[in-house]
Amino acid sequence: MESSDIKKAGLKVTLPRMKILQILEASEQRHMSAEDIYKALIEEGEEVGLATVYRVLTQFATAGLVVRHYFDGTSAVYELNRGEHHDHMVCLRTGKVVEFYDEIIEKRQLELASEYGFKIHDHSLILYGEFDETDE
Amino acid sequence: MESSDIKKAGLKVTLPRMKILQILEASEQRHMSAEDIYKALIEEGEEVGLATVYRVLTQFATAGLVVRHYFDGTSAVYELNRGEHHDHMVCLRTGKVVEFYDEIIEKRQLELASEYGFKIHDHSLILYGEFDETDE
DNA sequence: ATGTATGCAAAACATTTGCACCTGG
DNA sequence: CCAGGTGCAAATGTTTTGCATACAT
Repeated sequence: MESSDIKKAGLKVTLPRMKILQILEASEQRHMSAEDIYKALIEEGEEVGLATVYRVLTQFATAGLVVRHYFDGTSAVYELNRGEHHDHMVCLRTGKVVEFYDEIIEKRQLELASEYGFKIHDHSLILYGEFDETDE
Repeated sequence: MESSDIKKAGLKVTLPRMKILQILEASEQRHMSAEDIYKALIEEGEEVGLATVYRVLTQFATAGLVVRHYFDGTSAVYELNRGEHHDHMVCLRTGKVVEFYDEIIEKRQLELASEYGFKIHDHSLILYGEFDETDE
C-alpha cells in the first residue's frame, strides 16, 4: 500500500485519495480521465465529488504520484507514475494506448536541447495512428 | 496570395477566411490561439465573430492549411502549415516557442511504429523547459 | 438564385473555486 | 482540537451549435 506515498507528498491520507490511487492501480486502462475515475468511484458506491477528483489528481500530479497527459484537446488523462518514463502511441480508431520507451529518441532530445540552449523539464511525445487490425 | 488554397480546400473565399490567413502569415508569433487571432482581427478593425474564427480554424486544420497544437491543456494554438514538419520547444517561463526538426528522431519513430505494428498518421513532440537566460 | 458563411447568443464541456461542513492526526 | 479536506453549487474559460441574416459564385 502506498498511503505512505500520499503522506510523503505532505497530504493527509483520506478516503477519497486512497480510493483514487486504488482505481488507478486496478484499472486495466492505465490512462483515465477525471470523469472516468469519478464514474469508477460511483460504481464502487463511493461518495466522492467530481471536484475532489480534480483537486486530488492535480495534487498527485504536482507530487509526482501521477502523470497528466493531453492526448487530445478535450480532456486530460492521468496515469500512475510507476517510475519508468515512457511515451505513447494512441490509436485513433479504438482509443487504445500503448506505451513505449526509446533510448535513442531520449538521448537525441537532450542533444537537441543542448544545441538550442534549452533545459528540458519535461517532454511529451505522442504518436497518433492505428494498430494493425489483427486484433482489437 | 493563397485564396487559391482556400478554394482548393473546397471553401468559399470569404473575407474572414482571407483575413485569418493573413494574420497567421504576418504575425511574428507563429503560434496563435483562436482568441489571439480574434483579438488581432478586432485590432485591425475587422468585424469577425469569435465563433467564425473557431469554425474557420477547424476547417483550415482539416484541409491541412494550418496545424493545431495543444501545448498546454487550456487552449489550442494554430500555425500556418508551411509544408515542413517540425516539433517544438516551449519555454515554461516566457512562453517562447522554438521549432526544430531532427531526422534521427523522425526515423526512429517510424522504426518503432513498425516494430509495434502501428501506422503513424501524425505525431506530436513537445519539449517543455526553459531557454538560457542570455536574452528574452 | 441558392447553397455556404457569418454573427450573435446560448449551449456544451472540462475544470476551478467559494464556502459551510466534516475528518484525520 | 483544528488545519486541512470534502461536497455541492456556482463560476470560469474554451469551444461548439442553432438560427436568422448576409454573401460568394
